[in-house]
Amino acid sequence: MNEMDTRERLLDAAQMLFVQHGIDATSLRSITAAAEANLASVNYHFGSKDALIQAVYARHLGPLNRERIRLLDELEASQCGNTFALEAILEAFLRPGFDLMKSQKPREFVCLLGRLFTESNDLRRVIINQFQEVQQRYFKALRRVLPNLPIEDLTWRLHFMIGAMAHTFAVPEKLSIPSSPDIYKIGDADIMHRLIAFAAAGLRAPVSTHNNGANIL
Amino acid sequence: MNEMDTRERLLDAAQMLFVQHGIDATSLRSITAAAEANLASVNYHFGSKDALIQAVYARHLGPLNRERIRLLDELEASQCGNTFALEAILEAFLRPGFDLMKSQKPREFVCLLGRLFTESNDLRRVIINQFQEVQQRYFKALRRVLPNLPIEDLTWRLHFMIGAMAHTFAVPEKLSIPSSPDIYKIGDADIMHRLIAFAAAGLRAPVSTHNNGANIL
DNA sequence: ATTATTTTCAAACATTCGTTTCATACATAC
DNA sequence: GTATGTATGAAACGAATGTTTGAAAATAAT
Repeated sequence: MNEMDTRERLLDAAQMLFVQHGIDATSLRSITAAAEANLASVNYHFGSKDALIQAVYARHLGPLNRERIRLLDELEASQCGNTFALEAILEAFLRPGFDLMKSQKPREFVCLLGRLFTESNDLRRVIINQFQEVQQRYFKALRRVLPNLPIEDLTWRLHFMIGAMAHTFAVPEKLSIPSSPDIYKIGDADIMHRLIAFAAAGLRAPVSTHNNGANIL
Repeated sequence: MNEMDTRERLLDAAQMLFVQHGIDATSLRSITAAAEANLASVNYHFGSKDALIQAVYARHLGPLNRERIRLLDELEASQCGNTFALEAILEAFLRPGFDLMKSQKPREFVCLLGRLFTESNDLRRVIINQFQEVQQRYFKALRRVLPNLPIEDLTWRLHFMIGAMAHTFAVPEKLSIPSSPDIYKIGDADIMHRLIAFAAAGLRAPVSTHNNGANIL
C-alpha cells in the first residue's frame, strides 16, 4: 500500500512550500513536484487544494489542542494553589506548541500555526472554531487565578499573549540587535520560559484606571 | 487632472481588498473593478502589481515611522527621568499606529500592517528594512530605561511586544468571552493603554535565571 | 488465474492571472 | 488651430492556475 506514502509526502511538501512562499502563492504543480508525485495526486487523495490545506493544519492542530486540554486537566487535578499557578497555566498552554519546534518537520508547522490568525478569512474561521474549547477552558482557569482582574482586561491581555506567541511562532528572525553582530543561540525551552515570565508579569500588571501612561505630548 | 483621483482610488480599493481576501488572492481585475478604473490603469500608474502593493504600504508606512522617531526625539528632549519613562517610550512607539485606527481608511491599513510580518518573504524584507532605524532608536532608549535587563531578554521581550501589537492590529475580532455574549466597546486609546500596561509589566518582569516556571509534570 | 479495487500517469480541460498593445479622448501649451 | 504630453479604453497576449478525464499500472481479493 503505497497510498499513505504519497499522502504524507504531499502533506510534507505542501507544508514546506506554504512556509516558504505562502499558501496562496504555492501551486499544486510545485507541491507535486517537490513530493515527486503526479499532479492529479492531490485531487485524488484530498479532493481539492483547499482540502489539502485543511489537512496540513488538521494533521497537527488536533493533537496540539488535545494536549493543551490534557495538561490543564492534569494541572487542575493536582490542585496546587501556590503563587506559581499562573505560570503553570501558561506553561500548560504554551508548551505543546513549543514542543513541536524541537523536531524539524513539526517546526515548519508552528510557522503556519503562527500565521493562522492572519491567513485568508475563509480558512481562518473554520480552524479557529476548533480552538474555542481550549480558549474557554484556559479563560476560566485564568479567571480563577486572577480574580481581581476585570474580565475585559483579562480578555485583552490574553489577546496580547496569543499575539506574542503567534509572532514568535511565525517570525523566525528575531529583532536584529544593533550592538551585537552575533546571533544568540537560545534553546526553545528558554524562549518559552521567557514568554511565560513576560506574559505572567503582563497579566499581573495593575489595572490602569483611565490613563495610566505618561502623557508625552 | 484626473490622474491623482484614479491613483488614490486604486490604492484605496487595493487596500480594502487586500484586507478582505489577502494580497495574493486579490486580482488586478477585482481592484480595478472596485476602483471603477480600467484594467490597464494599474500598470499605467504603478508599473506592476508588485509596485502597487509596495505603494499601498509606502503610503502610510513612511509617515508612521517618521512620527515614531519624532515622538521619541520629543521625549528625549524633555529628559524626564521619572519612573514612567518606560510607559512614555512605549506610548511614543505605539501611538502612531493606534492613531491610524481612528479614521476608517487608515484603519484598514493597520490590518495590513499587522500582517506584514507574516506576508510572503519577498515583500517583507523589503519593507522591514525601513523599520530598522526605528527599531534601533527604541532599542537604545529602552536599554537606558532598563539597564539591568540583559540584552537578550530585552530583545525577546520587545519581540513579544511587537507580536502583541501586530496581532492587535491584524486580528479585528478579540477573543470571544465565554461568559459574556456582548461585545465590549472600548476606544482605541484604551486598547493602546492596556497594551502599554501589559508590555511595561512584561518588560519589568524579573529575569528568569534558568527555569522560573513551575514544573507542571 | 482472474476479477476487483486502488493508485499512478500523461494529457487536456476551461479559467484566470498579470501584462501589453494600440487606438481614442482629454488636457495643456505653443 | 495645431501640436504635445497625459490618461483612459477595449481587446488580446502568453503563461499559469485548479481540476477533470481515461487509460495504464499496481495491488488486493476471490
